Amino acid sequence: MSDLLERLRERGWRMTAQRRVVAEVLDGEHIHLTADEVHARAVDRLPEISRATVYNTLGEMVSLGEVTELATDHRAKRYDPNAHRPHQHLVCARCGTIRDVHTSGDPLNQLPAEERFGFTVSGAEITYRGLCPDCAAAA
Amino acid sequence: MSDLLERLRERGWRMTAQRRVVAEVLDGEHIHLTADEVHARAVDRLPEISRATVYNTLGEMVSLGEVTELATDHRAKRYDPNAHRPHQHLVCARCGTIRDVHTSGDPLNQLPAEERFGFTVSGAEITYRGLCPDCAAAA
DNA sequence: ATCCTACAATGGACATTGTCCAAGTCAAGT
DNA sequence: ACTTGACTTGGACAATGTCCATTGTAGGAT
Repeated sequence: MSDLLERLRERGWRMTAQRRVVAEVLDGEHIHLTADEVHARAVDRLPEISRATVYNTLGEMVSLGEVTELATDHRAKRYDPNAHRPHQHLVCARCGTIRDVHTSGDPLNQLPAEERFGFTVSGAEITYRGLCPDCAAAA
Repeated sequence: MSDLLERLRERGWRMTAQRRVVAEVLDGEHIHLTADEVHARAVDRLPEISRATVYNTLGEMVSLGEVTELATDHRAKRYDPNAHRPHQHLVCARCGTIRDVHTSGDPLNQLPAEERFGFTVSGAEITYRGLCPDCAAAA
């Protein structure tokens, strides 16, 4: 079953067919879909689901901290359901494939106090860029 | 004068009034404007400059490696003229202010070989998030 | 089991950001 | 000063995202 769905239900989220489908589409590892990709897959299971509902639902999941929004170079934001475990992203500059990766230390430690400009720093996102094996071979 | 403009001229870039204005608008430290903000400021100096030209010009500067595109959470891409010196970004989650910051080590070293999935990794961008002093005081 | 009601879904208009193209203009070399 | 290829223009179009009035429904109350 869906871990994501389970967590949402436990928070007292009102469950609807639409929300269930969105959660199911998102569930898994190395999932980084755009909102319209989520919508396309949701329509396969529930043809009458609207785009607005998908956008709303994704936004709520983000607010609840169950899904992370990520902005790579590409136009549309992508949604990552793997929010419960901290991780970073590795993006192929050519084909756009994204992998979840784990760094060996906490990136926050790399930012010295004198570089913080008085900010209260609470998090760091790293996007590693390179070529995936297939694209490196093709180049 | 403009360092950016100087570097572009040295590369044999054909100089026009429009390109000069765009380069001047972008020049400086901690500059992270969206394309439309660049356009608005450019119009102040050269009223007939078109949006298409600003977009084209920014795109060319990015291709030449003189300007970096950056995608925070906000909708529009921002343009950073400080491409000659490697740096990361610190963003206020509340007001959106962006500061250039420098990390104490190379982020690439934090990504172990077994987390690279066979990719040829060539770069890393870090976005630190937190609250700027003003917003922290207001909260 | 049925009813209520607050919350959710719908769909279509609208907003923002970015791209494309055909026609006109101009920088820079001859 | 000419010429030419590169640059600029403005407007249409595309992609992504937001808003809102209306309709539908999940889940508790009866």
